[in-house]
Amino acid sequence: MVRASMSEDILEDIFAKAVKARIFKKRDILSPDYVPERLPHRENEIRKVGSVLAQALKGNKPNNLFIYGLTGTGKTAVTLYVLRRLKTKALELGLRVNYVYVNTRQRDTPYKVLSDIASSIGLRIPFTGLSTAEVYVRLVKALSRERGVLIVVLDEIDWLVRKRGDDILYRLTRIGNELPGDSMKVSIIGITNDIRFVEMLDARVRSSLGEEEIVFPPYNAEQLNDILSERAREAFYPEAIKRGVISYCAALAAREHGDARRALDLLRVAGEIAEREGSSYVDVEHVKKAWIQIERNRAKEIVSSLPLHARLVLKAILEATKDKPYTTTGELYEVYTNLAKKIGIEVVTQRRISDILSELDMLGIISAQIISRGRYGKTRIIKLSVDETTVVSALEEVSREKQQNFYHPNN
DNA sequence: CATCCACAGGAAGGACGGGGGT
DNA sequence: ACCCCCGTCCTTCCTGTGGATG
Repeated sequence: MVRASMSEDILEDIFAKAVKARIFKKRDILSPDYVPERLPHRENEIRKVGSVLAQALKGNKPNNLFIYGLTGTGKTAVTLYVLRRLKTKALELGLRVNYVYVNTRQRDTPYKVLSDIASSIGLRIPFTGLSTAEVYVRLVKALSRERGVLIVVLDEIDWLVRKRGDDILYRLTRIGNELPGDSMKVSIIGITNDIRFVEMLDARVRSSLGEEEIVFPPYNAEQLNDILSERAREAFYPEAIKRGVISYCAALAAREHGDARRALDLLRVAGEIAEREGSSYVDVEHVKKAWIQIERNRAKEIVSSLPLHARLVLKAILEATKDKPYTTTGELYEVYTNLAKKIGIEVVTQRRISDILSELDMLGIISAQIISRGRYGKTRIIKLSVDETTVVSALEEVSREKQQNFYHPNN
């Protein structure tokens, strides 16, 4: 009896809050993959991308295009926006212009990239089992049967190259040479936020991919403000946003090198938190909570994707930096070894730890800067780049889920 | 100014699990 | 049923290197 009425009360409460909450008018507007109708402060970039791709409307192969810019500077949004418009226009003119978007951070092997391209022209590739060469052959065959223009967007292309080299880029940029003249033409758009990325490329790939180059500058706080205001107007009810919330989000994101994606996430999550709390508006406190929650989620996601020893290394870093600002590779390896021994896990080699450290660095959860201490050798300066408690709770949570309870070996 | 430390990171390969084509 | 391929995690062996120190 008592229990039943309690749970009714709990639900009653949740329902009441949900009904009362009048925060989001259209939450999707703030979702990370939403491409808005207008992209403030990116007019120049739209113009540039547009003028490169417009060639497709004459049935020509547009030049390959290379886009640089830090995260959240609108590279992906602008590219997709232009491509969408281009496709519509082509349709009006009765031309075949298609595009594929591949995020090579998620689709991080040549095989997956090729299979994504293939599926965009209706060629199904099994998700494993074939050799990459075989997939390539099938793709070429399929392309030679098609007409028109295909634009391949490779987002975060630096990840692919770092992990797998530039071989498929070489192949993709030359794919036209293997096709008969009247078949589908393939253009590549490479997007990266790593300026040094070009150095990793073979000279031939570099010149071919960089036929056109566009650099996206970061947004400043004022521009972020405009972007957020515009989206907020569509996403929220008019009274739902307290004064100062938008500019606070903009300021936080501007501090993180003008990352508009971060700013939009912040606003969306703040709204969600406010809604959950049954508040009828979003205020700065919600934004602060949102910031913490986003950090937590990000850390949790990263940590749970990590192999066992990488998590151990993270734990070891936590331990090794307890009483000092940073640790070094050799020192860390010792801490790690002790930790592993205590739990009864075989250690991996220092070579492997070296790779794990690079991975953790790339994921942004630690910073591992290589320095030389002269006579005392070269090493990495290793420190956490996320809040310590965030990492601790992520590790605890994940080790509970995976039932590998190395975090508290004593219980 | 050469030396030499303490590593970085490339190359090749292997074990293993998940999946092909024929 | 057979043999093949791929990605992941790891090993072994190796060459390369920035700069304080002798």
